[in-house]
Amino acid sequence: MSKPQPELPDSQRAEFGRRLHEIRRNRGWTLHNMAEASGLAVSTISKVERGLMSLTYDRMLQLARGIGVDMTEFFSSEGSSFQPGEFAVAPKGTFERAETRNYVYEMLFPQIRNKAMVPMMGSLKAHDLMDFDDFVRHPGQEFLLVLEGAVTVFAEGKAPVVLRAGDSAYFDSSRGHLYASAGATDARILVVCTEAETTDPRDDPRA
Amino acid sequence: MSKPQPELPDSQRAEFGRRLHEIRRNRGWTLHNMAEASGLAVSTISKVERGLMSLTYDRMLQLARGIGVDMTEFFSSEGSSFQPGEFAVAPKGTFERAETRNYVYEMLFPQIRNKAMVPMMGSLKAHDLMDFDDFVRHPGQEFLLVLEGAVTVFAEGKAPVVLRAGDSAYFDSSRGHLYASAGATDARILVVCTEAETTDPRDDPRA
DNA sequence: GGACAATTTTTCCGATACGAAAATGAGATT
DNA sequence: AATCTCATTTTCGTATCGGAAAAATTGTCC
Repeated sequence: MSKPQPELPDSQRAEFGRRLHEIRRNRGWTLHNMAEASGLAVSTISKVERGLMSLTYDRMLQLARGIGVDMTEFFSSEGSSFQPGEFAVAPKGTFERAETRNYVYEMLFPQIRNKAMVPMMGSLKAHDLMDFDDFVRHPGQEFLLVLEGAVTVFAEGKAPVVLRAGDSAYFDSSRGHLYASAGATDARILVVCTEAETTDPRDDPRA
Repeated sequence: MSKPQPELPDSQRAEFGRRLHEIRRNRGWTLHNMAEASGLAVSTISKVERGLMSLTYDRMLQLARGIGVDMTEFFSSEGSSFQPGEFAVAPKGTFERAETRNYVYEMLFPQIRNKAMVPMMGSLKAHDLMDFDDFVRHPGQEFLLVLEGAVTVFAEGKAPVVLRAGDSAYFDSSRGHLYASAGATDARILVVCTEAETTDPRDDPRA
């Protein structure tokens, strides 16, 4: 509150206020109704709606809970390339190749930035030697489906587990993990990661 | 700032701080690094991490942008049953059956509540008549992979598209959509939805 | 141990958030 | 016209935010 907050364009704060005003208008509520529901002062809500004031986190939570709105609605991704109504199709073989030390994998839908999920496919060569010194970690959650062959899943602190076609795994991807073919033939996998950061989907979330 | 903010349990503010601290720790950053990246003062970040201070909306946006984190990461479902370090395996055939008007599908990992992703498999009977009066919609994003057979994907406002084994689609699931087998044989699909709300994973996200 | 650098926390102060109350504006009624 | 009600905005006092600098703590090296 000392350094002038116009460090940030007022357009952000004003946008927040517009959303709030829209929510209220859609409901046909008065400022008083909002105040009652949220426990915030009438004047506070008025000022926020007009972008004259910026709420603290505490008060934002209080407001969101009070009026029954999910907090994330106030922070919808800006600059996100995933568009409302987005619909994309990737025929088999449509991917962008990406390589890490351990894998070569096929990013699906690389043109869609900032997706909530990052799907990719990969082949695990039979007999490949994995670099076990270096478990892979990244924030978020990961779903693995074995499409073909057999895969050994190494998860830090866990005994290795072998999955075959149709088997799947779901885990916290910040836990060190590594995949390897477990059979005499190459294995084929699908991996879907939650995108923990607003990174370029072509960046390796699995380095 | 006049009415004491402890109107709201400090646990919320403290939780926000913990997440911020965790992000920093995972990166191996100092407070100074965070400060440089975000333009906030070192002391501010320290206080926020320890729950001693609550940021305003403006500053939260500034922080999130500066450190390259999507704001919604700070509001991920609380009371989530997905545990840090979680690791679960589902052998083929391990699922919970769920039925809607149009589909019978197999929820994977139903025991894990509040996952960021909801993976499920399904079979689409050949020659089944779909109820086209009623597109399916639910908030969030959806990834579809055709495992076997051919599938017609109907997306509201779009021409139907036929996908075959290995083809995939990624789209905004709030857009009306519907799947149907497109071949003489049954089709097999994998669908992964983002879980837009803290709902029971056994609840139908696709009714 | 001491010296030093790096990191974090504390202090202090100006600016802003926030609420209660007053003022204003608009519409309805007499 | 005046009066009343309701909704919104403005005012003003207090608490807290937020930053710069100082102090404290931690880590490393000799």
